Amino acid sequence: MLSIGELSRRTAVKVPTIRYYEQVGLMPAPPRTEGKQRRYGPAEVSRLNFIRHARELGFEVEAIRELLALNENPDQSCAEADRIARRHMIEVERRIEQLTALRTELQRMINECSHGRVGECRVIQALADHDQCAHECH
Amino acid sequence: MLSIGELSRRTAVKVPTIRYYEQVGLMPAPPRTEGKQRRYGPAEVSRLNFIRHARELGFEVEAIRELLALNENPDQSCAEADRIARRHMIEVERRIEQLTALRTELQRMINECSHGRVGECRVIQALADHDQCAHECH
DNA sequence: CTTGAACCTCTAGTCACTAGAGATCGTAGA
DNA sequence: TCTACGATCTCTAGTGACTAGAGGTTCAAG
Repeated sequence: MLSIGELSRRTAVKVPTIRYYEQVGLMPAPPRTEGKQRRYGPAEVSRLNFIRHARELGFEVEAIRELLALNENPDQSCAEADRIARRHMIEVERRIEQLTALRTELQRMINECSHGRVGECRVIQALADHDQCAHECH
Repeated sequence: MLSIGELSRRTAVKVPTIRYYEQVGLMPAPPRTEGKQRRYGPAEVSRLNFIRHARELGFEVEAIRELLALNENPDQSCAEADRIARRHMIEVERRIEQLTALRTELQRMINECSHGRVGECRVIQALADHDQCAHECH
């Protein structure tokens, strides 16, 4: 059984954040020792790792709640699982598209940077001039 | 001279957000009319567009402050602007990779669903087990 | 000169944490 | 077994980047 500190080390999620996740229902209330300290098993490590990654990917807590629910009863209702999975799939694809466009633009900015003075810096110009291109770009 | 509402329309930045930017020092305090209403010139339109675009690209306010400062003394080297952009791009690429993995997993779930049997749900594993790689990868 | 949309300031709320205070617990070493 | 001290506990408050609302004032069209 892991203390909250060990769980934190294994998942790279800070201790107060773990308690916060418990408070908002993303993590289950774990069993406690005599002295009220939390003790976790290996399932919680996976669950918390999942939450961390999902957060890094920009999913809201509410969306993560759904994904977790999906994971918990996979053969409960296929139709429901399918619906949630599809909805998130669309969201994920939308996000990949946006990020890919963003990467292209950042790449272009960096490539065109002449490594000279700020006066000619494409990174800054690209940001300032963007509304000219905005209509064609997006 | 533009009112705050007109500035808002021209930059697609909401009025309270413009006031917020003034409060945190991203936008300068503009001159006022007799009756204390803000009036802006064309320079503010550019500046605000710059801010908006940078925010859309995911730069933090602090990073934008740096970029604006760089822009203000254009004789300086643009290495710093380049560094900020590069740092940001690495993060964007990391996100794309993770989202792609998640998409694959969601796709697999949807496929299994459509064949009438919900297999084991591996949504959590798709993201949770990535930390094995995390140490070597990053 | 009136009227009503737009403006003003100020406070408080949102989300997802993060930090700190002050008290208690658990375990390694004497 | 006792003690020291790092880890844990709860609770409140602060953060960033806005967003919403109350209640009052200003500007400009009719």
